[in-house]
Amino acid sequence: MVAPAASHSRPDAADLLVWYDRHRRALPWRAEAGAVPDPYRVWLSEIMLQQTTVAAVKPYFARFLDRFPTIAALAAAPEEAVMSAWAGLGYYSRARNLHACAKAVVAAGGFPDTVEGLRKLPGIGAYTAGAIAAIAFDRREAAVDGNVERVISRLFAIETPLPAAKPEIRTLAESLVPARRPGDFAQAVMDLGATICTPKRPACALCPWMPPCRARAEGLQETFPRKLRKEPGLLRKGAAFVAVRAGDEAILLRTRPPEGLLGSMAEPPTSAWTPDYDPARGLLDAPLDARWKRLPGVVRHTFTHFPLELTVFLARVSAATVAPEGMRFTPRAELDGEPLPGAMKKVLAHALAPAAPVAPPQPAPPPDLATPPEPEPEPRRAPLPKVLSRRPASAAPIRKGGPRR
DNA sequence: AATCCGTGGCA
DNA sequence: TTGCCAAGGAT
Repeated sequence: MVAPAASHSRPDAADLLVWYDRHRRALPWRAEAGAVPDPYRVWLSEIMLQQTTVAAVKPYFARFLDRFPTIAALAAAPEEAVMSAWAGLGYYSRARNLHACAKAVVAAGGFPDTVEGLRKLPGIGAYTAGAIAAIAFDRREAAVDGNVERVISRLFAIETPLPAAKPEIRTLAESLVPARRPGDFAQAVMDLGATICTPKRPACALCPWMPPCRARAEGLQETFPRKLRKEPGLLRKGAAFVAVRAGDEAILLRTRPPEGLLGSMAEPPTSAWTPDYDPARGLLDAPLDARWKRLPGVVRHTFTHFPLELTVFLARVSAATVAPEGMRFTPRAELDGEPLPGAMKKVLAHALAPAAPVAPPQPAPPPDLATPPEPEPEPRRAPLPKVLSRRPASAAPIRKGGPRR
């Protein structure tokens, strides 16, 4: 239900655009005020920004434009080059879809300029189609992302928790899009959500939409949007095998299947990852016969839906060793060219670290293969019960689903 | 409809 | 340390 607030005027797009003209962020993919946007840049940035922060995207965006100056260049590039350029950004299906999309757009002679056309392209869903249509082609379309959901849910004090509230939010969002400057409006709502209407401690005093905001009127702005928290996954365990070849110091790697977790990304061979994996059986899963040494400690990594612990085994093999079927030896100097996800960089850093220093602990740098972090021992903790997040203290808890198997 | 997909930053 | 979150999409 909606708060029976006093006389709230309807949010006016014009008020937001006035604010935007004064406070818009300068971003590498954003055209100058009044300039014609480049669909390639708009599209590339929108894909990268899916579930990813602006700060994380900036260096990748610059690198992509450098390596793939045009969509034609991107379409013509080998998939491996695209995956490598994407390595570290996460959600790797985005990179595969990006490449496929580039080929489709080039084959078609350019981007479609409608939501319906854009929506058919790989990697482009409802949000991205709306964003590109509005920003690049000035169509009167709404781009409903997490920012917009937060802004709208506060403006109208929507009590329905996400994701159930999505249709309601979209309808309201669409009703606010102005006939003129829909692209600026889409970016304005995102800027508002990113700088003013933030998840925590929103700066309501600076908000152009404070007067019509129902949540603010009740002082409950921080409690919206209502949301169900996802249950964390079970801890999975496994073993990773780092084979170093004498002579060129090459590392044994393989490429994961194109679908699923870390699809098309590179990794040292690993066992299956299961909750009951016993590292003591490690050698049974080794990719080749060698004098494997189990390294102390484990490598921990938390994916979106489960935490992972990998026990690392290391072996030096002779210069004559041939890579097993489906695998390859990559020289250490060429590791940067491999599409290694963060978890696997941690494994290599763990394996290639110099022997632990006798006395002083050293600071933990990011997983940089040149200056690898210390191994950390200790087992891991188990998941917690599901709960509703960000409810007002007075509200009754909401449960979702049943007990875990 | 609910799950599955990464990663880094930040209280 | 832990949980939360950031311009979602595909199945």
